Amino acid sequence: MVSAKDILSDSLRSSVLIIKHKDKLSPDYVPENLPHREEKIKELGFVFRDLLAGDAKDSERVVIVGRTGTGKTATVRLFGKNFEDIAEREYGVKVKYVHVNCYRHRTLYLISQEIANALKLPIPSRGLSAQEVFKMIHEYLDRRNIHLIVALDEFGHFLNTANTEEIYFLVRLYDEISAIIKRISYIFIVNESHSIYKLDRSIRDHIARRLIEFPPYRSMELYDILKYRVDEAFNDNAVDDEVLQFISNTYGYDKGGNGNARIAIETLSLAGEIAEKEGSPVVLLDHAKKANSTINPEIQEIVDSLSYLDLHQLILLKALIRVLNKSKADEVTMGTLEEEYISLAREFNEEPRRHTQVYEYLRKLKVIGIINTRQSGKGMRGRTTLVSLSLPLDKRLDDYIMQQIVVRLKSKA
DNA sequence: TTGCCACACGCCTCTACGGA
DNA sequence: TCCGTAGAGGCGTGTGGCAA
Repeated sequence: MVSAKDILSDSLRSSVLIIKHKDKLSPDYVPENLPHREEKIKELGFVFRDLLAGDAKDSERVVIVGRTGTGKTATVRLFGKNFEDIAEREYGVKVKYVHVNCYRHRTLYLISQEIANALKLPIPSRGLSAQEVFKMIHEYLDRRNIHLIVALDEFGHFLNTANTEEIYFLVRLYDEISAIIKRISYIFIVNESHSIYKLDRSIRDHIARRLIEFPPYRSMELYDILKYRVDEAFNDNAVDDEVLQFISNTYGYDKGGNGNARIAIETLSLAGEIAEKEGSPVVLLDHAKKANSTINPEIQEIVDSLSYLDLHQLILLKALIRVLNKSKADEVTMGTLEEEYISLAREFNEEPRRHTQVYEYLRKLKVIGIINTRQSGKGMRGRTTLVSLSLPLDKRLDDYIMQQIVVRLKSKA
């Protein structure tokens, strides 16, 4: 009888590796070149060119608008890195670029801390207000004659959670801080321009002076992006051209897709993994089709956002799925969900959060788009909130939430 | 009148640092 | 070593809206 160890050993020995740099297919990877976003990088350079003059006294602001997967983050990161480098090397001007994700740092205080951390500026994590931290950052930049470009990614999340005073302070910093040289410039990254235009006019006019739109990718553009990533990440001739045609036609905006490059790259990566698992030296059309049927873009977006949730938000979401499954209904009342959440939290040996906090979690999950809520009306005693999932429940989504809960519990332990 | 819950508000605890 | 500081997060409670 063949042992399990022998089976594993054989499979490792016979396995074919066609992806040589898996990290280059990761959503966080920023390549040296971004096909079809060269013009956007030029536009950004045009906005910030005055900083290179050396005696620049004004700060700049620009809004980047585009759907998920249109290359906003990668483009801005690449621009920031190159701009820093060119400013120092070719113009002798010190420019520092800092990227802040407002999904993770959604308060003015956390944003100020993140900028200070990126500058390696020692700031006590407690005891100072965000406004004081910003003043310290400015003094630090003044002392070292540095211009700072802050990219505020997922800026819509900050706008949704911060109060008007905080937004006003961040955006109109130089109304609050007196400075001869305005050293802090902003790149605001949002998914839709609506989040900017619904703001108070005094804030909106200050932000939206310049706007750069990132349209969804067309099929031909996705093809070039995939081709570039194949050259970087795969062995030579390891991906059939039909695969690139198929994926780019599936997701290309002009072919009825969502124009999302991130999901196109993920499909390519998964197709590569399937080919490796099947022992094929080349990624074929059949592998791409299998990968495509596994990846549902809507669920993928939700899965991306799950990684930002904290443990109790995940438990609450799991409780919602469980109670929806039990009741076979489309929505549940706040009270029923809260009971299920308390019971599930205790199963995980976690002290359940109280009502106010649970209500706050629901509000956040709704903002993210994972759940829907509506007020009960006639036909129901009292007033309550009815909660439902914003997507049809998928087994993989349920499994993924469970995985995330286990990871958080392990990291706590 | 009662049951149910949203929401506001104030208080408490935690945290990490600086200073005595 | 202890205490003060101040923001963030969590919690309890009171009030009020709504429907049965």
